[in-house]
Amino acid sequence: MTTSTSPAAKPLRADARRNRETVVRAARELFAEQGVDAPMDEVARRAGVGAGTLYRHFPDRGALVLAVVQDDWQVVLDAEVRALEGDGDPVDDLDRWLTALAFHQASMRGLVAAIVDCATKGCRDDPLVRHCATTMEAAARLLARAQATGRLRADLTAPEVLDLVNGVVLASDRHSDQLSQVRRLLPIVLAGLRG
Amino acid sequence: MTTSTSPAAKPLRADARRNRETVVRAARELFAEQGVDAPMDEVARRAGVGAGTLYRHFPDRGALVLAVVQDDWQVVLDAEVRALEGDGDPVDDLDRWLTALAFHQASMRGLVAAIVDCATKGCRDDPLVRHCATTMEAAARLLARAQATGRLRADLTAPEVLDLVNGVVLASDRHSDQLSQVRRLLPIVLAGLRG
DNA sequence: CGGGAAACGGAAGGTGTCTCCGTTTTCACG
DNA sequence: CGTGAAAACGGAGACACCTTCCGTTTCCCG
Repeated sequence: MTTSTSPAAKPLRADARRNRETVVRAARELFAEQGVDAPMDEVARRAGVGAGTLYRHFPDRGALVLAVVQDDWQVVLDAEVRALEGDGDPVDDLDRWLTALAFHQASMRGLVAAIVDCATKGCRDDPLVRHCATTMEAAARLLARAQATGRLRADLTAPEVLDLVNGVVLASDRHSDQLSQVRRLLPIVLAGLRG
Repeated sequence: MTTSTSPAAKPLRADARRNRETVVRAARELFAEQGVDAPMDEVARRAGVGAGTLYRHFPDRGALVLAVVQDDWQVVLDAEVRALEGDGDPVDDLDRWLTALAFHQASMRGLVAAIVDCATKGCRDDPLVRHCATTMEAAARLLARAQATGRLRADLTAPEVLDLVNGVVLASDRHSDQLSQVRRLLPIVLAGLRG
């Protein structure tokens, strides 16, 4: 369904489930307004729960951020599968997918930064780190397919390409309209990938 | 109002000048070790002064960061003048200068991020903001000169180009070896500038 | 129901930023 | 030399945010 983090999802008590959802809703709202750096206390306050409750459900900011963006992120990941199955031009597919990823990452101020620094701290079994790994694998597949056409630099690696996309989003983060800045900068980087 | 860049720098008292220098030295050392996000208190402690003294000399982290990197930054700015006066290939000159700028920005972890967010908050007469403006003008001149050759996308603006460079450095910031990551990613972006 | 487990909330402890103000140091001038 | 006003000092403390801990409340199964 919506949020199935682990294969064996233990059944939460009714009040717990309700609170969890309330918190995610409040966080989504607040993050959209103020960016994902908004105070955790404020999330709790807005959700009408105590700080303890917040932290029991989401041990750190990364976990909360993931819960908030997971569904949208998954949509991007699914798009990769469709691209692989389709018969579109591999280079165009890569461009389109990276663009979709960048737009997703630019949907909330501070999102990429939060993801990156949670990913650098987090251990390998952290859900967010796993999502990053999955994204990396998707990128690697699309990249390999695009490189096979010979129209892309052959020496590029998936981490490099994703770093470049991250960079564009990071650099756009402070602009009042992140999205249009990404729309402007990303094509330049994508052109660079062709060497 | 004590800025080394102001035209009429009023003479500091002997102890004040001594402390200021001690603080900058301590900050340079600490920032090199831990990145520019190192606690201000720790800078003060290491310099052997009170927090009050630190903040009197440098009202915010941005001011301190500027004091620490100013000289190196100036070297980059001076390089632009030499490039303009020389008869090198304009596109190569631009590449080289942007590379020098990026390397400078990657010299300390967190430097670009600190500069960017101080620049977004700071008022127009903030010394750091002025340095950014000067850098922008330098970039604009080199860019215009390079565009005149017709070998660069004609629609690029200086803010966009600098944002792209910033992005590369930002994306490299978390890597253990920022410099080699910049060395790897930047040429890709520079290639993109030629469209 | 009733009791044990699950979940709750908010107070308290930790860290970092920045300010305020009583005290100390400098230095220009008599 | 003094000496006193202005400049500079330092560190305590107010504030903001993060996170943990634990006494209390709520759920739900038998």
